[in-house]
Amino acid sequence: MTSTPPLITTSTELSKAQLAYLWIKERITSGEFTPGYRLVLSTIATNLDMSVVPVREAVRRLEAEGSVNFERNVGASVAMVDESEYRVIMETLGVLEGAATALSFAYITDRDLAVARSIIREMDESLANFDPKTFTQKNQEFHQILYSKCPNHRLTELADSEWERLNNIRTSSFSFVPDRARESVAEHYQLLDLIETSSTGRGIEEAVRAHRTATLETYLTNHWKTHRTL
Amino acid sequence: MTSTPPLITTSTELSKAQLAYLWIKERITSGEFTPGYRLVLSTIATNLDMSVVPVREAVRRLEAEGSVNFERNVGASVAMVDESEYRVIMETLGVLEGAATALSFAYITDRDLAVARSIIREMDESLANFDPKTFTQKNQEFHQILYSKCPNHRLTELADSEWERLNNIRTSSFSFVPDRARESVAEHYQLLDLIETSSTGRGIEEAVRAHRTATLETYLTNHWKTHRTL
DNA sequence: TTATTTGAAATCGTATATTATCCAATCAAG
DNA sequence: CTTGATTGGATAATATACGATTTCAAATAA
Repeated sequence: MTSTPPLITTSTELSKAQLAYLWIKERITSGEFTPGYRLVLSTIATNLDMSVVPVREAVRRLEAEGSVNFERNVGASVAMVDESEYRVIMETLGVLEGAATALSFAYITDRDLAVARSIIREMDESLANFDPKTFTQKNQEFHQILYSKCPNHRLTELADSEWERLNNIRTSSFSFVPDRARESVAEHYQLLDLIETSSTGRGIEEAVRAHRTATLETYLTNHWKTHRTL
Repeated sequence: MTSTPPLITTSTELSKAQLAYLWIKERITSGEFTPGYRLVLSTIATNLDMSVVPVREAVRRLEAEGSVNFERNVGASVAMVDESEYRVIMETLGVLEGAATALSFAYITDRDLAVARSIIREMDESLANFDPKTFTQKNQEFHQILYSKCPNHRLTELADSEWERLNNIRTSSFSFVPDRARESVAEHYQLLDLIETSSTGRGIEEAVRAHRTATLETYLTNHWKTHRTL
């Protein structure tokens, strides 16, 4: 009588290619597949109990996103990310995020700001507990909320993808700097104040970019001259 | 004896997947495959005298770039681009191009500037001959030269990809506005002067972005209020 | 030491089978 | 007679297995 829902459990809901994509991606971000790791299609296919074609497609997709390098007739390997890449990503993120946040400005509601404030508080907590993982997570959430209302969807997409690249690096070679973290929280408060009080978006773009540049500078000084606190 | 060079002309130098990629892409940009056109894998495979697997890979790559949409178990179709997309792309391009050009500033040589000037002259010519096609081409070249020296390769990659998106739209629904073209050439000269005289990159970013915003504005006014010359 | 050869391993491409989606014709109900 | 649901067939994407081609490295010989 009632329209039969597919009781035969039509199956996976996810194509094998998507499955392989997620499987590989998870292993890259978790650090199990370190940069330079050779992704052999047949091996992965065997592990996932499928043929190589879906795996191949997954790998090509990851290549398009930049997480793996691919060489013709040779194969794929997890992309190398040295610290010069960190610089590149942070700089790019500053540009995109700054523009997106400024454009988002006109559409940000009081509710958004309230959420942002609660996130800062969570960051403060995780800082007190010395929990870099959630601190970093919340940091990303904070910024994404501020630019999420940007009417230019392309800008937000690009900013999101830069955040993702950043996450891939972080797991392997990110050193947490408590002093900078405290400073960062303070800048977040300032940024919210700026958004609440200002009438034009121009200053916001600069503030966001400066915020990003500052953490980049801290990272660089801490890596070249070992442990020189700002 | 001598190591046999592949006289049998081992083949294409290009993989079939790459071939299919270029083949489809060319047809999209040339306008033969209009937005919404259904890309049937088997048909394309037959036309190119190959199996569907390479075609599939090509289509997925085009999907990653945004020129085609893909629906699970249904197929691919050329991406729709309305004029709101034009706005999005131009705005994004302004942001990326502005930042990249400003960062490029310190590395631009006299030779680069000379080339840029010669390109402007070519634009002037094509404008006199009313040749919108080469005018647009040269315009792209001009801007790409100015930001090509940017040390942040990610920014230049993103800017390039936005230019490509723009080209996909142009062929289908771009109206050439001579008045704006003349103005654009003038702004190019001003931009070169700015680069030659200024010592910091800050003003350059704004100038490039303003230049892009101006052409966007012209387009919008010409499309909403039909034919109101600025 | 250097150049050539040989073989294993992995990708690239084809042919074929399976599965999902779409569309139109048929049938039942109002 | 019209409208809505159902079913069957056609079309196209998804996946598998197998053969062809390329690459890289180790072993051999000059």
